[in-house]
Amino acid sequence: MTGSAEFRIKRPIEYMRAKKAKLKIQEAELQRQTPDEFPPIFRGLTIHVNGYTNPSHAELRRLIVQRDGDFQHYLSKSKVTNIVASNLTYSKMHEFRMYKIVTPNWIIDSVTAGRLLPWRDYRLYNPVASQTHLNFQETSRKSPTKASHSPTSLVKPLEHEDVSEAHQRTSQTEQSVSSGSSAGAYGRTFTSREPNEVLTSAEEDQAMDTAEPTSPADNQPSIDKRTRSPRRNVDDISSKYLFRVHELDASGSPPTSPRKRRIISMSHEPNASIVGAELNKELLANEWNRKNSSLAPDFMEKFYKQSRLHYLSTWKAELKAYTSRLQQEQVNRIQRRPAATRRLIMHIDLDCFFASVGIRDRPYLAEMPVAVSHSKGTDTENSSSDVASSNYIARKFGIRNGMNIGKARQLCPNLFVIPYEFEKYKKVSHKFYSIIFQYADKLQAVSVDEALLDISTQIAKADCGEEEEFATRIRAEIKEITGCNASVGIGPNILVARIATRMAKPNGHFYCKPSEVLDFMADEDIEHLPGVGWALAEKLEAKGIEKLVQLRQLSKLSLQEEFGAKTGEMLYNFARGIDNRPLEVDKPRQSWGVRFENEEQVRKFVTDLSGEVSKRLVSVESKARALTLKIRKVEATEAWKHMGHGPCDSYSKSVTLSRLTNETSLIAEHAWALMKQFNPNPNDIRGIGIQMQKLQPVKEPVANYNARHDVSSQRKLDFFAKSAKVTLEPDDLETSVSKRNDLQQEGRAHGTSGPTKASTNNSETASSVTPATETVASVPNRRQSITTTQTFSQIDLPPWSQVDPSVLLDMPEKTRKKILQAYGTRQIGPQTDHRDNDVRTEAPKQRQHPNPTLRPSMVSLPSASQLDPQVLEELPASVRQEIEAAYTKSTTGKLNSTETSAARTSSSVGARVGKGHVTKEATISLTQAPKWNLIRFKRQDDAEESGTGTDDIDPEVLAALPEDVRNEVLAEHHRTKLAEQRQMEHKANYEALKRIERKVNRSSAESVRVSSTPPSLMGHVYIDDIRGDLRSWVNEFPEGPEPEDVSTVQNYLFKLVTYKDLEKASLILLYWRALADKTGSGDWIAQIYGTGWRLVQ
DNA sequence: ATCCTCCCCTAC
DNA sequence: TAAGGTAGGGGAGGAT
Ligand SMILES: Nc1ccn([C@H]2C[C@H](O)[C@@H](COP(=O)(O)OP(=O)(O)OP(=O)(O)O)O2)c(=O)n1
Ligand SMILES: [Mg+2]
Repeated sequence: MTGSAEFRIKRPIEYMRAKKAKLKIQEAELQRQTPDEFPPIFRGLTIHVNGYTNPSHAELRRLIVQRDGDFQHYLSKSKVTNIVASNLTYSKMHEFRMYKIVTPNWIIDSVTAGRLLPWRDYRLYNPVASQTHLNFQETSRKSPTKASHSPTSLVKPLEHEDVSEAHQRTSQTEQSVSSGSSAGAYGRTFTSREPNEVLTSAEEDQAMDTAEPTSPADNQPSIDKRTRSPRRNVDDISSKYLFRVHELDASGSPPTSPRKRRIISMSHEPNASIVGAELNKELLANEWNRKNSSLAPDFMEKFYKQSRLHYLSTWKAELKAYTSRLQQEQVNRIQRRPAATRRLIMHIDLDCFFASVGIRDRPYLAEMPVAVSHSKGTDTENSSSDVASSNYIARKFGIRNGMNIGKARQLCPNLFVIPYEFEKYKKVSHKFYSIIFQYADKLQAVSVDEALLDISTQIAKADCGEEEEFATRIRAEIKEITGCNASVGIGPNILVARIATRMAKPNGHFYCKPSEVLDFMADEDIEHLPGVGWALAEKLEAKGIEKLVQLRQLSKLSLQEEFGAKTGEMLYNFARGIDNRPLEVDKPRQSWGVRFENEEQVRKFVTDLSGEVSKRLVSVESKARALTLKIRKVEATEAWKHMGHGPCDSYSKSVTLSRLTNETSLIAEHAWALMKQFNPNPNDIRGIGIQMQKLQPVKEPVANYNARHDVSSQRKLDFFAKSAKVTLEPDDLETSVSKRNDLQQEGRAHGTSGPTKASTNNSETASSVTPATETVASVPNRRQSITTTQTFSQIDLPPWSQVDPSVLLDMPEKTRKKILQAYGTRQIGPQTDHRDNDVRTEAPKQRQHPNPTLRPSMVSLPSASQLDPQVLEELPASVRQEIEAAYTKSTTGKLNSTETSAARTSSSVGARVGKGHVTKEATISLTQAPKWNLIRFKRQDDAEESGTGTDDIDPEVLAALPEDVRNEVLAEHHRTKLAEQRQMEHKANYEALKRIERKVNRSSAESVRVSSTPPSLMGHVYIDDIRGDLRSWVNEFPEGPEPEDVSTVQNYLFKLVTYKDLEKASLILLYWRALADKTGSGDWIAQIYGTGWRLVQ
């Protein structure tokens, strides 16, 4: 479960070796008092360190620089002679293939030896094909230090693997490494007392006695640094997971490394693979069995239930939704406030939140060093559990949030560890928010215990002490209500406010006047700047910059050159206390993802995962249009032979879905398709992750809290309002149409138009643009839409694409016409123009023509799920209605009210309001699909299970329903429960948009390919794409297909069968049958069906 | 010129 | 025991 999106694999680590090496170096250095005395062994070399390394990145840099080596943070632009890495991803491996890649041991051993050792002896990856052996040899050759680890070596011969130990944080490593002499590396000795036990209510009393801070912070400095450094990088994590697993598998033998196993993944160890593929496989197999059989499902659930980070993330999302909603409701109130004469931002953060809540209910711990963690940390050596939060007393010992509990215990043997109490945190948080809400003009939820408030109008007289009073009042109230201390920072912008809070803690407040900003920030460490983490700080430090004052010396240009345009400017401005970022009050979520492990029945796993993903999407009330599958697997033998690559790597593939979805089946289908593209040997799979992107809220996210939604009426109002104004994206329609006709190339052309527009948007602007009041609820959505629109120069509302067709249907003809006209008037994108006009006017009516295929007759057929929304969209209203009506009947039964639709409704299309990404989103939105999609997809699902069945929901019926109801129905249909009503409005808009958009997309992409090529079928792996292809095919050749095409399709089916993807084959057949039934086009379709059926059989 | 994809980084 | 999740900003470099 790496936090990051990566799946790199790590290798086992050899603690001892690393530790010894480090100690040895330190020793050597001690002897040379002066830097000058370091032998210039690296002179003339330009070295770049990549990724996690055992001696830390910083440490290596020091060693290199001290010995006259040139240390380069960047590979490009410099004449790097050597790259030091413990592990490299496949892509990096490839990228670095022309360099001399060595392990950190090269540096260490050279330093230890006092001379430059031959780099070839320290290659990270052996270029030779038969690596296994070579590696072994290499290992043996390695420095004495290594030899010491012998036991491990058998399994993990590669030196670099050892190094991988580095994956752990340095700090952790140390602990775990030295059982007896902990922290020896730093020269500290820890008294080993009996660690305090975890305090549970029962034990608490006793614990008290023990509690006395031990050695305070002498060592903090060094430790501190290390602790911070961290970045649990991908490597780190993966190594843990992967390895652990491995060890477990090896069962009989004790784990080589002390680490614990966080095994989430099913990975195997890379080393094992190195040693012998067979051994590796065996291990893997065991692993699989264990995991597959039962663990997976349960495991994940439990895992999440105890994952603090998962909670934090979840809560944050909820709070965002919650605060967004509340603020929308308060728009009026805010507007009434006096005009602000200056911008005043307040940052408020509860002190040591988790610890605070725990201590609140355990008063006797008030004066003790306390930490919140799953583990007591008794086993200092092995416990890798994290300290989520520690109180300020504990911090005096050098303990920090996120620190390994084992290390924390070393720092403070008498540390009191209390368990997590997630429910309490949530309650406190809610209280906290309800309080601060009252003092804010605007509020941005930052975290469960942290928020940014715009208090510009809350203080009448500036700089007269009112700011402090204000802070005091709020803090007192929070203390009273929640029992927790809060610290407050106030300043002219977010940056200053945050830093002020830093200074204010614990339990204090600080107001920084605008005039004092420069001085106030001058001495701040660069790493305290929000956005500056380990990596940036390292680079800056390498340039000799540690304080903001120093940062101010650099020109904006040079900063941008080195760190990129945005980052460079950010650094430049932040160094000066300048921060123009607006509070993000209602930014809708843009993506959503889940991560997990899986296995041999990769398929099943993928399916399960898809279900989970789907669930989450639903819960977020969003749908996604893009899917990324990441897998971690053992590198193919061949691959590494050629590449000299390591044993394993991570890969990812993404797909842009033809429409938005949150359906399990669809997700699974795509994920599986991607998986097949990788065609991994099940045994090689170490992990699988599925991430959905390009989300579009179906509607608005609902907060768990007490969210109440508005009235349905609103939506309607909104809708209308929008429609009236709308800009629309007739383009889409047209585009799609055109594409269809073309059928030839397209790929994703329309996306383009969309994006461009989007890029322009600004959330703020958008919001401001939003016209009326009624809209309030929908604000977010509007924004997005607006944004999009703006770009185009349009207006407020929903882009045409957002218009819900069903809504249109609902309206009286007159109204509908009006709206359509409105749309028609505006034009937008280049492509669109003409069409727009057409569309509006005729949109409904003439569309169909372009594509003969599209004709109603044709369309009508297949199950609703099969209907292509795009097609429908393009049809004239009358036709569409007919079609829909036809479906209605069948579907109706299924429709229930509720779930799905709501979700979809959501919102705003793309979401990111302020960024460059917006563009994408916009694009995305264009692409997406609406209810129809859902239905359709759903259908697919259904189809899978029951067959063609299909029509759960009749579009027509839906159309006839009031928006709310309709939405609800859809929602329910889907299963998830999402939504709330107010979103309906949004939903309606969005859905409409999506439908249209997606249609457009689809048509272009799918249709085109159908006829195009044999491989085309193959080119399309996803069931929906294939269906689209088939549909198009049928439509295009009512009289009969080209023999060539027929064979192509058969071929495809055959391959599916061969591939054992009977499921898909069946689905395709079912779809085909449906096409045949409804189309009535000719026998040929039926014939093919028969052939295919036999084949599959 | 922009895109988009694949990362990397940061934050809690 | 232990649960190293997850959203979003951003950059590099290839595709268009
Ligand atoms: N690495 C981390 C950082 C934070 N948290 C959790 C526990 C914290 O209590 C909560 C809030 O994070 P803060 O950064 O605000 O830290 P604290 O509130 O604990 O301390 P303070 O704000 O006083 O610095 O998030 C966590 O689990 N792991
Ligand atoms: Mg806090």
